Amino acid sequence: MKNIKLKVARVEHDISQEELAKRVGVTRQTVGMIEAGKFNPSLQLCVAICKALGKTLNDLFWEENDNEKN
Amino acid sequence: MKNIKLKVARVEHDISQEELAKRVGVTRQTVGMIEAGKFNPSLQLCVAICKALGKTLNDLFWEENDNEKN
DNA sequence: ATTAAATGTCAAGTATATATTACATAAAGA
DNA sequence: TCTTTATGTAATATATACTTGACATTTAAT
Repeated sequence: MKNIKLKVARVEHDISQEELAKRVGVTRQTVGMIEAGKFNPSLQLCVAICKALGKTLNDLFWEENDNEKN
Repeated sequence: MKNIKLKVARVEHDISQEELAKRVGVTRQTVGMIEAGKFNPSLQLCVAICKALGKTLNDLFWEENDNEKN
């Protein structure tokens, strides 16, 4: 499932996937895949992304309604 | 870094590491290592643990670690 | 004192997150 | 047009999360 909240937070900061990737120490492909919902990042990476974007885990990675299927 | 909040939440539910592990679909070793802070779980596993314990990601896995003065 | 449940840990294996490299497309600007 | 920037995707490689199985120690109850 795509992570729209992450993409919105990144666009609010007006940075590219590549720039975010550099700031958190991964490749742009990794950031792209996370936004695309194509895999399951580690907690540390989620936390690094949150801090880079001034958000919390709940802001970007917590789904109140859990009907997750993929 | 040990995850005390996770351990406390589990103990509040009065379940063992093994029981929590069973409920979230991993082994007790994995739960033990996460509580001991010896590795970096996946987001999906963190979410599963939170739901099993009635907590959120911020409750169990977010550190408000900006050094605050008072 | 003895038993059983809970936990710590270790070695070796498997699954998968993430890297690397590369190619492709679309949008924006000059 | 031509160039640059941003993004999607794929194949292969590597690092590490997680499993399996075992053994030891602690903790709680009898």
